[in-house]
Amino acid sequence: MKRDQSTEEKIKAAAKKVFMTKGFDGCSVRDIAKEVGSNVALLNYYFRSKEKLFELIFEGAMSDFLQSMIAVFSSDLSLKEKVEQLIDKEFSFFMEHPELPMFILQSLHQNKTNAPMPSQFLEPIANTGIFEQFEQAKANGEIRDVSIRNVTMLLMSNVHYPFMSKNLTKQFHGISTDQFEEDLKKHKEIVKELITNYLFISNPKA
Amino acid sequence: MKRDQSTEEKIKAAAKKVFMTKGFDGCSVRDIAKEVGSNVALLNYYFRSKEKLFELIFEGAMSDFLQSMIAVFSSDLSLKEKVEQLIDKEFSFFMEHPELPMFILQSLHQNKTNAPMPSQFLEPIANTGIFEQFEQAKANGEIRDVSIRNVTMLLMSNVHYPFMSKNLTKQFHGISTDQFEEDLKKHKEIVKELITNYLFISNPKA
DNA sequence: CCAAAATTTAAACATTTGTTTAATTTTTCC
DNA sequence: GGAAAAATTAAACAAATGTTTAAATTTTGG
Repeated sequence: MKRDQSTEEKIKAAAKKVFMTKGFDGCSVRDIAKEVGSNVALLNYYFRSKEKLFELIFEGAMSDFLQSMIAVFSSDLSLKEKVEQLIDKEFSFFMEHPELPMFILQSLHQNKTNAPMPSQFLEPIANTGIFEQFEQAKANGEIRDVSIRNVTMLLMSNVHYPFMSKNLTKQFHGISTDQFEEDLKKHKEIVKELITNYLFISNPKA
Repeated sequence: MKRDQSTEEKIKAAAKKVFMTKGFDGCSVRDIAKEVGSNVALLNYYFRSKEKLFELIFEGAMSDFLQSMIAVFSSDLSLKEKVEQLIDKEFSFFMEHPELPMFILQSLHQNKTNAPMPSQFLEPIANTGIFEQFEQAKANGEIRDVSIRNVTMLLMSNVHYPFMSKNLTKQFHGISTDQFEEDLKKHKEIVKELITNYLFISNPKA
């Protein structure tokens, strides 16, 4: 019957680490087995195949990826506060999971995941009521007449890209990791100011 | 002696196409040979190895990647005009080479290129005098007191990311390719306004 | 036209790949 | 304690990988 639960978890953790850094095509199941300190048969014993294991890791990553958004959207803050909090939270989240944006985008780019993104991921976001809050603010004249898709693109661009471009940016400017992280902090503040200034109409007296 | 020059070029073109879409690890040399309509021995006859061929393609891509910047920076426009032109030119460039940002960042992310980015790439940019023009504008009080690294991060984020996130974005919003490209156009205009508004100090009468 | 050089091909190579088999060890539960 | 179940291992499998060899074809230049 049941034995040591942690073996399955150890494999998942190792697979996550290896897939995240090297990508699906960039690693072998033996790489993962070595990371576990075991052999390849055990991986397939628990997860049937490399592909199945990858899908599991990918879905977990996608879930993490969206979770920090949902947490912010679910609060009862004003739209402006939500935007500011989102940027803050996403930055500190990706500071701890810097590989995540590249992993997600790369996997989707090469269609490593057959399933179209399950509504399981999107629905929770819709359920926060953020879309309605956004349209309401637009109707109230609090924010610009811009589509939520464009706001999303702005936010994602400025929050995800810096973590994906670490190597390019460091080489481009010839800077250290420390300097890069300093720049990252500054970037966050700029983006916050930039986006709120753009989106929210200055109301000298609403 | 010399024969049909176009064979070597055909291989490079095929390799570029395959590497760009599937990545170094995601394809085999036989994939490339099939794209050429030939066999694997010919690839190594011309390029010695898969790695050597990849490095060649990568360097060409990096060169393309930076070329459109250099063209804009070399002109004798004002800084504001350069920023606006840069955004326009980069967008139309990536519209025709949408795989490029992902290819470059992915390759650098997984260190598929051993060489630290050769100064051959960066020097031409420095030689345009754009850095001096930027510092001059800052000294003149025309623009904010912000590092050029942060401006670069802003520009790159907003120009590169949308092309990298096509699949994520389409799935996220459940939109068609046509709608996505519409959003892209709008994004470009937003980014132009956003960045120039942020960077350039409004001078009612300079 | 013809020998030498360059190009192209098919086949073989040694490894590595993902997966499976079968045997062994460990755990479970009466 | 011991049989059944679960977990783990080593070994083998066929297929795919990057590269090389050697032979065949085509081009070159006198």
